[in-house]
Amino acid sequence: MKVTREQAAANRAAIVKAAARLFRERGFDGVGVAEIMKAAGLTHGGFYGHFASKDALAAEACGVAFKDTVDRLAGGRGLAKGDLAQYVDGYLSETHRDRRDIGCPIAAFASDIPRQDTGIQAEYAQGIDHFADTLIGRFPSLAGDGGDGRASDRGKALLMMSALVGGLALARAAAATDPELSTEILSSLKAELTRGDTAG
Amino acid sequence: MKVTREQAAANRAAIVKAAARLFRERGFDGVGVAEIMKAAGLTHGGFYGHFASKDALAAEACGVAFKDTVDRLAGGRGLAKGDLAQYVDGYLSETHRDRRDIGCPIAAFASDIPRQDTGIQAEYAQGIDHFADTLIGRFPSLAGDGGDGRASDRGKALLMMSALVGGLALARAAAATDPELSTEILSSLKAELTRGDTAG
DNA sequence: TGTACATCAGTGAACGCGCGTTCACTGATGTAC
DNA sequence: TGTACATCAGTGAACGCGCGTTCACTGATGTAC
Repeated sequence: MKVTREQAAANRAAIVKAAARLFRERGFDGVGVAEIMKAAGLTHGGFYGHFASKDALAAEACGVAFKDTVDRLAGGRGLAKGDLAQYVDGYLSETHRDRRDIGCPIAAFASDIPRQDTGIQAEYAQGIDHFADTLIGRFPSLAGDGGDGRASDRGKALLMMSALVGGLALARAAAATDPELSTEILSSLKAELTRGDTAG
Repeated sequence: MKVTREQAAANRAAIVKAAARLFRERGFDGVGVAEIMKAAGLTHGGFYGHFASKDALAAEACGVAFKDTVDRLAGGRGLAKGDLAQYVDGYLSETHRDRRDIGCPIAAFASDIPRQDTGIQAEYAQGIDHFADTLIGRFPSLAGDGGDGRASDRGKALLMMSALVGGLALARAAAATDPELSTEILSSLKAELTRGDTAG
């Protein structure tokens, strides 16, 4: 039964939001259209009035998940400007490990992406590019050691991103069957990555 | 039609081998039992004579993929002993990026693992633990800078593993839609990770 | 060594299920007058 | 402002498909004598 234009727009946004959460928690193939619609308070039949396909929604949900994550990083949620160590501690926290549904989409989807639709891949690639640039802008301590200039900043940011994403993914993978290994990964990486960066 | 005991054992091994390849290429949920059996030269009906379930095969295939990878690392396929830089170059090569089917299972499965059967998770956790130890044993340059002792070795190995796995996964994710970003990730990481380690 | 038969690895049809997607329908919205 | 009607967001049943798994059957293996 028809609904206000604003309500329809709100419903659409609710679908994307629910998808961004559920896909991160259970993967693109682990959640069905019907479940997403139910989580948004709707029935599955109306889905194709809003999206061309499940893949189209997935691409959009991926973009929204990236936006949330990058905004939080750029916005600085209580981080002292330039405090990279504090960001690393949060990224590699047990809370972030245990809450995939609201966590970083880079780690949530990493190994899935090559097997997904091109639209999703494009959204993801743009997301990691933007994430790296945001890291550079936010944390001056990622600047090159010597006078290498911008290129080195970018290299350090890509290394930091890879280590964070890889470490979180591994900690998550080990969490259920080897919790000690999982916490060891988080602790060791925090120690290694914040060495000498405590002061920003 | 019944078959020699040796032939049956060979068939079983062929199934696991095909699964180790196909699962790495397309993910656990991206390949069906029938396709694996076909790749092993059999029909799907005989599958449950060899394995209790698809998940049981997946766990075993995961173990085999790890064994191949760790053996190659430990065996040292032409690597000068202690030449970490050479190993990093190979791990972050475009060849490794483009051949998921015969590549490192850590990168191939990383973000899938938390959503898989416990048997698979256990195999994976054991695999990364073993991989880290093998890295330490193989590359003396991973030893702690100062006199931190073993704990620091392990921390450095875990950081190296996370950066390699994360970097490869990101390069793979970007490969199709942003090939320049993909090669940038590989190149930058190689430069950052081999800085000062060229001599082992 | 040779024969008779129980075993069992492999075959291919079939089952049940969940999924992405389609569609006829409903009834509130929002527009034309 | 009020009425009449076309629009269209949302509903729920249905479709087709592929999947993991089961099962009756086949015929070569391998054992008992």
